[in-house]
Amino acid sequence: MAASALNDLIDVAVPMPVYRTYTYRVPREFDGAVEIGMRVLVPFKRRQVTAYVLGPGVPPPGTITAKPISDVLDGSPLFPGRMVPFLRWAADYYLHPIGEVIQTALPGGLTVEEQTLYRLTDAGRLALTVQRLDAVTDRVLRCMDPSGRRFAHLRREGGRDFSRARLNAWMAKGWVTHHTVLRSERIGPKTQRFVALLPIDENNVRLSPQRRKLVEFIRMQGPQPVAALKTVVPTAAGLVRAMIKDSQAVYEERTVYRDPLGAPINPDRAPELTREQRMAVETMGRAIGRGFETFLLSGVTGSGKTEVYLQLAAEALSQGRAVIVLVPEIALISQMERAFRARFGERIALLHSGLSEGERYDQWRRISRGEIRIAIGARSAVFAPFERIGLIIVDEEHDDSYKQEGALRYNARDLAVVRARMDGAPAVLGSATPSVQSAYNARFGKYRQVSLLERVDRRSLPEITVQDLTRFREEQGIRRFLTPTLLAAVTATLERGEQTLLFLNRRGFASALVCGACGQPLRCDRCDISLTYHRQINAYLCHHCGFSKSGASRCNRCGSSKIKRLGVGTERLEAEIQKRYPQARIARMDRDTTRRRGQMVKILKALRERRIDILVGTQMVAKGHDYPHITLVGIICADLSLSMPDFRAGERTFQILAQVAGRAGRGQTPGRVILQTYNPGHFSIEAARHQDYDAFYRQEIEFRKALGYPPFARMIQLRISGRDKKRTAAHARRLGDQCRQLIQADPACAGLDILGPIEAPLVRIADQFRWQLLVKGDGVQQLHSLVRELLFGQRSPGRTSEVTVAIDVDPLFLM
DNA sequence: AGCACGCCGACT
DNA sequence: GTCGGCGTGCTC
Repeated sequence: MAASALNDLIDVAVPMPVYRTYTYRVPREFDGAVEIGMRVLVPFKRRQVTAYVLGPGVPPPGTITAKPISDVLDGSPLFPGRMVPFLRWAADYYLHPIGEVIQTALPGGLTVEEQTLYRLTDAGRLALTVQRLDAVTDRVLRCMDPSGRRFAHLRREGGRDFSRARLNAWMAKGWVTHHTVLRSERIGPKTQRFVALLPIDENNVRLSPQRRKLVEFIRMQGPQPVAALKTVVPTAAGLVRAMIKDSQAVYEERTVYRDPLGAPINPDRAPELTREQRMAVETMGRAIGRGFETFLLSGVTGSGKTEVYLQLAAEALSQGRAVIVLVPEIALISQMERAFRARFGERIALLHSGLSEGERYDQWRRISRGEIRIAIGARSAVFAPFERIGLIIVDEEHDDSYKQEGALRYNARDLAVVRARMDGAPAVLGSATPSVQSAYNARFGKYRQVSLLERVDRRSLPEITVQDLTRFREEQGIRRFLTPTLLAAVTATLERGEQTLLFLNRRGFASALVCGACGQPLRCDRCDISLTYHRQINAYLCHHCGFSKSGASRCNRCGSSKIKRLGVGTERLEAEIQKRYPQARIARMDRDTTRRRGQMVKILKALRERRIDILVGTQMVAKGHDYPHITLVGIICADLSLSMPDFRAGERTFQILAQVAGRAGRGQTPGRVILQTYNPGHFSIEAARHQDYDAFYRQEIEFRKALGYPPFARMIQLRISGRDKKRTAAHARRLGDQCRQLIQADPACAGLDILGPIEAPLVRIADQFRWQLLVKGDGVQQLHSLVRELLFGQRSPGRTSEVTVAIDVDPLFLM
């Protein structure tokens, strides 16, 4: 029996919108088989569902008796018991059901659930052909599949007029039957057939030279998959079959790990550090193994942060502890992965959404079984199931993509700090342009600041020229954005055989679409925002809900087919630049050109190999990639993110401009940046122009203080959305009233500020009307009290079928 | 979520 | 009178 096995009563969480945990009994037959971190199958309100074991249970109160679990779904824990407090903390902090937090943390596809499936009977099929049925009945019956359909699926098909009662009526008539199935997990360990040898009596059997070669190879290396044998003897497949027939070999099923790592990388050794790097490694390295501390590592682009990470990781590993490295996005993960593999070999797990479900499961398993001690990944890697963490690194900590915007809205950077605290390990947050929040924490001693001010190769930062776009307002079309200064610089760069990066934070061809006859802008049918014309697919697209209509569409109001396509996106910029420089090799990097797996890496590779002269791209190009040969960066319009109705617009603008400007001149030649803007005097743009983080921070922090925004206040946003305009508004107002009453009545909520409810800046997205309510306060305690009371209190407005309320703790986007 | 219970309006 | 709409409550 395993030492940590649980018997008798256990405490479990179910992946459902329930906020508490439940107690179950482990029957005799499972004695010794249940441990914390495993999944079990349990009866839960007359269904069988997956549950996660969190620890020993206590007898339920009153007359309730603990039900026995039905099955144990894992042979070893998916996460260590030491992680349970962390998972509970995340659930409490983000006001999210604990079971769903765990489901979000685990690799997908592991949920076993019993479900009821409905399918058509012969009588139903007959009714469908001979009877005249109403539209809803007809539609829903027709969508039923012989294998069965879930109720939710039928509802989606039937719309609002469909109901469970109607389904019951059909079942009474004998048109539809139902059956329950246990839908099992989609993924699990992968097995592969290995060829193993049987004892061969060498005296009696003469092996052919080819067979002998295989036998010797397997004797040396152990059992092998057929594919591996083919590298020794090309005809191995046939030989193996014959050897099996002759009882010389057998197949063996073995569990193997799917390998997301590509070809091996040449190992490197730690290089000589600069004085600054050495000091940084010493300061932070000393903290490893000595308890929790958070460091803000602010280092300009090219200052060698990655090397610092590598040496800190080596220190943690040498103490027998694990390392988590968070990186904001997949293309950057592969850069980080290369650096880590060159230093530490294959002892690395990768966790990100680019992996297949099976690969993710295997990576996860290698960590949970203690076979690996380094994990590199996107935000979900903060949940990597390590037992003893020695160091957590968050690279590009300012990046918004650490914020997950799904059902569970968590910030991986913030969770990384919490997890480090719980494991008594240091957290290192790295960035060239730290978030205002982190910089504030560093200034007030909550984080320790470590700076890298010099570039590794001592080159100076690029020279930045500002172009005032207001002077070109009268120009026609694209000439308003391609100023003579910029064009001259592009020409000169091309002539020198160097590379140019043109940054425009807007994809598509034309972003302002207006009817030439009546002046009506072209808007999405389902959202309240304007469409963008995409020339490549000749369609108008909505960037918020994915709605599209043909490029031949007419004006919604007057029916005219004369739609004027104004405004510039990256697609048009690319076309215009190509027109002007027909010889130049131009590529574009935005969501449209990198949607397919591997496309982005392909572009980056072509750039590195100098097969591209000019790269046009959205903010994607600003994110920390190495561009060794780019000497000119053109920022087409610096103001796009400035006009957002959001308190972080200035911060985001500064970050993206400073980051993209930092892309210039990383190689041997110094860089030049041309920054075009309608607001040359705006402090975010001024600060970015001088690459002066402190100047930016000083102004921004004053603004935050004056308006009471973070880091001077904590916020929780409630997002209210629904299909019905009036009901959504009414529900939002009711919530607002409720909040105000609570603040008056409940001392636990005193001192909070309620903003709104107001209509969201994007009033309607995908046919959902959107409202928002912002709760502000000094401490997170009162905020939590208020929202808990709102959710669980007896005066709560409760749930309605029409309107949904999403909770966003520490919102980053107020749109 | 998903399912049962229970309470009001419009139909045989 | 009841059928069936939906708000409400609960899941060890």
